[in-house]
Amino acid sequence: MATGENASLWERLERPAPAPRQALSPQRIATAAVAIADAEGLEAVTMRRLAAELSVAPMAPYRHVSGKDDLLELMVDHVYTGLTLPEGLDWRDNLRTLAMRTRELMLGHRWLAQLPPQARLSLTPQRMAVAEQALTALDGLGLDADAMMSAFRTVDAYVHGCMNYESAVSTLITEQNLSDGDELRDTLAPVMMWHMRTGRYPTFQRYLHTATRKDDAQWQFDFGLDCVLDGIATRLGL
Amino acid sequence: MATGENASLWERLERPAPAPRQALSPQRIATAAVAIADAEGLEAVTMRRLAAELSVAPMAPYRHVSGKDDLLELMVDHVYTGLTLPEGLDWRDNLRTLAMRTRELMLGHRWLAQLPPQARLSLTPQRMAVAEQALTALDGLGLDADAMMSAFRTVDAYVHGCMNYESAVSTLITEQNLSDGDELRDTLAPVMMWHMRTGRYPTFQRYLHTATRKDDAQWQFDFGLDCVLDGIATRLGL
DNA sequence: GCCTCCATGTGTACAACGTATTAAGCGATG
DNA sequence: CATCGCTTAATACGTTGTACACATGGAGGC
Repeated sequence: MATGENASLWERLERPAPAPRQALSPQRIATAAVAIADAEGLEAVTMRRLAAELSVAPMAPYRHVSGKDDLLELMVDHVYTGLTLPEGLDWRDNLRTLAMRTRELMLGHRWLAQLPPQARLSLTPQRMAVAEQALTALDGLGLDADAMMSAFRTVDAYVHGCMNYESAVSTLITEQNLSDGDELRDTLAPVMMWHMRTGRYPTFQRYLHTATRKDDAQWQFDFGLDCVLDGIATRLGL
Repeated sequence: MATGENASLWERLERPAPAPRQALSPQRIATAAVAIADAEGLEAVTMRRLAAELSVAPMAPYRHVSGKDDLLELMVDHVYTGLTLPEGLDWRDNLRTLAMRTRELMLGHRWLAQLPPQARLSLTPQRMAVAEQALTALDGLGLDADAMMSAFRTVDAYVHGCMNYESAVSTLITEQNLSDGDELRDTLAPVMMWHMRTGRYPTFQRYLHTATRKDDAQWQFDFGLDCVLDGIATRLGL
């Protein structure tokens, strides 16, 4: 196959650009698509809409991107650039800041936590780089390869699960033209009230009345993250 | 509004069925939709396809379900029925079995871990029941409401994150007509090889060569779950 | 027993989606 | 200056969610 035509997206992108004359480029496409998704959500990212945003015919982007799946991968890689770790931290602070920066990334791009299966698994260079950094942070502590990867994947799973929820909340808020979490609560109140009136969820009802940090997503994230890190330290004897 | 028309989906469903003559019912709709999603994935669940499966006109289900969002909620509630906890376990075994049964549920219905935002947040009766059970398991240990909910949400986030990944793998396998994880690895090998050949990910490469449990999803899930539970125990002084 | 009404299912229709296909434009090469 | 090949444009098809108007047939009042 040599440098053939069946190369992966990333392989193709790294080859020198065949000509600097083009108006369209993967970079421009990614930037535009990300802008749409950030402003109006993933479902607003349409091949036609994207083309319109780039002032170009609907089919034009297909020269650079083989389809919508490719586009999503490009978007993911695009926003993951710049997710790096500071030097000189121990493994725990490394995983911790990685998790927190991932959260910030996903708060800025809530569609990141709502990707379809193929994009969730996409092996983009920047995502590989993140995994590499995490593994490096866990290297040299006497752990075997499986333990290192498991620790990383545990943190990653927690962050994804948390942010999937958080981003769903945020999506719902903007989709229903609400201003904040309080208004969302008001919107959901009737259903919730009805559930409570069935009397089937007494403990939950007590929670609703006595809890004080129901809306503090940051606090909940930090709490869970500390739990995960504590557990990893215990399990791996760190 | 009395027993008015603006009632929520669940409120409407709990009112006595107005007539036993109908061919269509929320139950039948949910069962059919779940069957389609289980067999061919969420994207195969189409209002038209659903109607065809029920031998009914395309618009018929809309009498019982206000749209696709409602349909998804119905599906979620349908598969969550029967997710209950055994009696007489301590908090840790309770959360543990809850997590493991949720995993089994999501392995049987992989679309559950790929729901769009609205469905992810849907307050269905069965999901409320699960939350109620989890909170009950944490009740009476001297924890305040926020701590109880945080513990539950931490486990829930981990399970969702993990299963989101696992279900994406499984979806990819069936979508590409592969037989198992090994074939998926073969399919992904070229891209992975290319990434490795860039030499940018030395630690990751070492992992690829020395790890022995790369494909043992069950082991990875259990490991992470134990970490989470350990951490919760430590943090909450249990 | 008959008529009426309303919940239920049918049929048709539309805008928007992803993308296959085919034609047109333009830069660099000979 | 003619030609070739990569890039963009135009058109078109099948599928999606769902709005809307209509048909129908069993339950309740007379």
